[in-house]
Amino acid sequence: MLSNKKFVEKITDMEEDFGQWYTDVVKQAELVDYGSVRGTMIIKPYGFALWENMRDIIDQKIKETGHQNVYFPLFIPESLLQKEKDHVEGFAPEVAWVTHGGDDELGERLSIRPTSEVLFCEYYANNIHSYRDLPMLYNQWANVVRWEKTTRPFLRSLEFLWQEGHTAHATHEEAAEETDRMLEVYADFCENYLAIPVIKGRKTEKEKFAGAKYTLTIESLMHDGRALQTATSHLFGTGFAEAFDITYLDENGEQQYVHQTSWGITTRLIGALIMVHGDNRGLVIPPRVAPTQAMIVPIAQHKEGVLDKAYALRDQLKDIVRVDIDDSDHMPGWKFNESEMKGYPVRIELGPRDIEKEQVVLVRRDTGEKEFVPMNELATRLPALLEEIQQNLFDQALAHREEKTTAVTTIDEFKQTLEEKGGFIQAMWCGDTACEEEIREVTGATSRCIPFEQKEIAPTCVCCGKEAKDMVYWARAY
RNA sequence: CGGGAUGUGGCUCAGUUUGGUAGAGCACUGGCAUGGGGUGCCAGGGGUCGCAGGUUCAAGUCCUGUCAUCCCGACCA
Repeated sequence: MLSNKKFVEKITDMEEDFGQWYTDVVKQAELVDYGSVRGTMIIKPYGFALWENMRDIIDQKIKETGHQNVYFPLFIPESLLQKEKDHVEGFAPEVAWVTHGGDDELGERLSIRPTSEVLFCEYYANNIHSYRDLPMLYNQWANVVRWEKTTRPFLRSLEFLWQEGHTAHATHEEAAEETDRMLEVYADFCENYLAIPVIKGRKTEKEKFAGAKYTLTIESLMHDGRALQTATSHLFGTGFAEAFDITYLDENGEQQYVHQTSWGITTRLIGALIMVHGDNRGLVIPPRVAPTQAMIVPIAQHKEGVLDKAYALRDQLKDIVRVDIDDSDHMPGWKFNESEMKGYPVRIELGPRDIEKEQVVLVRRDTGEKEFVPMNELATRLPALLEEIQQNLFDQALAHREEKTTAVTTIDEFKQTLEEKGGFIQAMWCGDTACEEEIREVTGATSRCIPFEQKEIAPTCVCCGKEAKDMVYWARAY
């Protein structure tokens, strides 16, 4: 870990006030500005570049798994939104409505999509006729609006960007496979690109998506010991198909309902990345998604030849790593701090002394370690270093999660652990929603998921003492 | 939606108690020096005090109303 010595006071220590730390980092790293409407955000160039990198990787994986991108409208007529009962009930409290076109009141209110299930359903109903049309594997990148009461950049904003996959299949088995497949895509992305270890599992009935048969999820642990749902993949079964009359003729000429899924990840992942890897000096971005992987900082750049050499170095490296140069008029110390706040994985220092010795100084963001590297070895050393950083970030996050995961057998132990240590609680559960609600009331924790990887901690439910069905991960969550 | 607070240059805030015509730090512009962990000095530009009304010779300051935002609790990717 990086020493806790601070050079700049612009970022509140995370131990002191984690919420304020988060806000400071988001602002100082220039990821976002606040929009003029409460709860909205302007994603600035650096923040958007990060999102674009994440998006491009996921987009490629979505296409590799056979999906096609589409774009559906922003508006959903009220009558359409209301076709599936559970779905409306789930979203109604946070829907934004358009009531006027110019000065004229609309005959029917239009909701601004909080999610697009019903639009896809309407389309599927009109376009699926035969088993030959299936599966239909669509994805869209879009913005959605949910009128949240309390908001926070990336974690919960009125408007956010996401990707939503919507698929229709002939059979339950195919749809279930799809749901599993996409959860795997997300888990792979989180672990191998964002360096965020995840727990894969299923949501309880209480926590599942409104209208779904079941919801698969990946959950991860933030630095303050609170959990964050990083992605979800839902199996709808035929619920929506029945509500929207989405049917096809099978090989035997019989009318069948389609089996549907949906799955998504959002700009919230940026919040996860910040809260998993960041430290008291600011952001730490994993190399594989970092817009700038290495920032060159010229020292005494006014001196003859220094800047020329720095530009030459950039040109030499630009096909190997994503490299940039800070040739601003600031002092070197200022640039060091700036590069740490921005979370560039590696800083390359280059001054008169280095030029004389034909070397550069590499400083890694995660540990603060410095190394002197001969100019002619840089092309091999730098990519290797980036990989080391990527791996180290994952290892650190995993170690942190393991340290903060506790198995408990009694509700008192549950409560005490959560208060003193936070993190994930593993506890047995009978499967009854009443117990889930009581646990929340008593401890403040919600069920995060029923993990695929089960272990029996005790034979009985931590809450009611009846026979336990599953081991469940619990936590206070964002 | 309940409780608390705040609106003054781009940002953080002082000034309001006791009305007299707006100030600091940061940021910004120009200059000189400096340059291996937020550099120093000099010179500049920029606000009518959330909005609307009222009291007064005079309102950032007092009164009424209104809007917005932030923090704490219940709901959510």
